[in-house]
Amino acid sequence: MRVKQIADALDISVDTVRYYTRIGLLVPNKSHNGYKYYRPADVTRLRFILSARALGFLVNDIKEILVTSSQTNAPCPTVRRLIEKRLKETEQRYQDMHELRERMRLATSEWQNKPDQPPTADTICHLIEGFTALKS
Amino acid sequence: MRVKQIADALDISVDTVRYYTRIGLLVPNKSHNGYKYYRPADVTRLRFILSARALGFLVNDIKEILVTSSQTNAPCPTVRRLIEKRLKETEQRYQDMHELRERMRLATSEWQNKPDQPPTADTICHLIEGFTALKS
DNA sequence: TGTTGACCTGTGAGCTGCTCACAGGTTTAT
DNA sequence: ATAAACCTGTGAGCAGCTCACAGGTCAACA
Repeated sequence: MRVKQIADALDISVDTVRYYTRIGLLVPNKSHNGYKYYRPADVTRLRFILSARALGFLVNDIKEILVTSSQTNAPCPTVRRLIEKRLKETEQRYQDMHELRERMRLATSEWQNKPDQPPTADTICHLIEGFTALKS
Repeated sequence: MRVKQIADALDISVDTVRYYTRIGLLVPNKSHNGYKYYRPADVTRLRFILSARALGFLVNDIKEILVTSSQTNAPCPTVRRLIEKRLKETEQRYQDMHELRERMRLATSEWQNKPDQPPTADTICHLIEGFTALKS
């Protein structure tokens, strides 16, 4: 299979396949004309990569898991350790995002009652600079 | 003020100040020795940048707002338009993050009862590949 | 056999928003 | 004068793709 075929088969872009190939997650054969050819084992591998990404693993995590796995060791301890780490980070970012969303919602609602105003000597935009929730 | 002074004053890193300077958000004076000197107006400007960032505006948005503002126009319409856009994106990412968090939590709980297993010919990690929520 | 045109290829650069490494300049204390 | 502490700007690096682009391939048709 060439890049377009494997990309279509797993419903991702050729650029993503090429990216994974470029960083060594996928190692296709090279033919005489320089084209890269992907075998069934590469499809399995790519499917695994996509599953892991969907579970929040970083590309580097996946690399680590694949290396462990290729040494015939059970990659499970690594997987368990990594997902715990990524879950914590995700919780944090989720929380941050929640707070950002609240700030943005509050701002838009607060700004509904405020008029437009041209900038002054020490104010660039009175909406942003006057937003109450940012005042410490 | 030199970069460290302004960075300390607003409690951010010198690298962040340098970044904003590099992309043209801040335009300090240059002295004979090549050092950049920030004036009070730059402090106001930087404070504005930080407020806008905290409200989810992209650096490019801020650039646009600053340009509008410097033309003595009220930047408010631009600001209102942009925050609506960014809020929508944030809602989406928030939602995505929520789903990711759920998947990750489900996976970790499901994996508690599963043993480690070495890889097989067509399985890299049975935990990930066997995770039920990923099965379409 | 030749050739047009659609489609496919790999490589390199670009994106966001910083952060880090580093070689060298400046300042302060002695 | 000099040594150490501190500061400087520039360039590169990070994640995870995505895009631009010049050129290669191949089936259909003349």
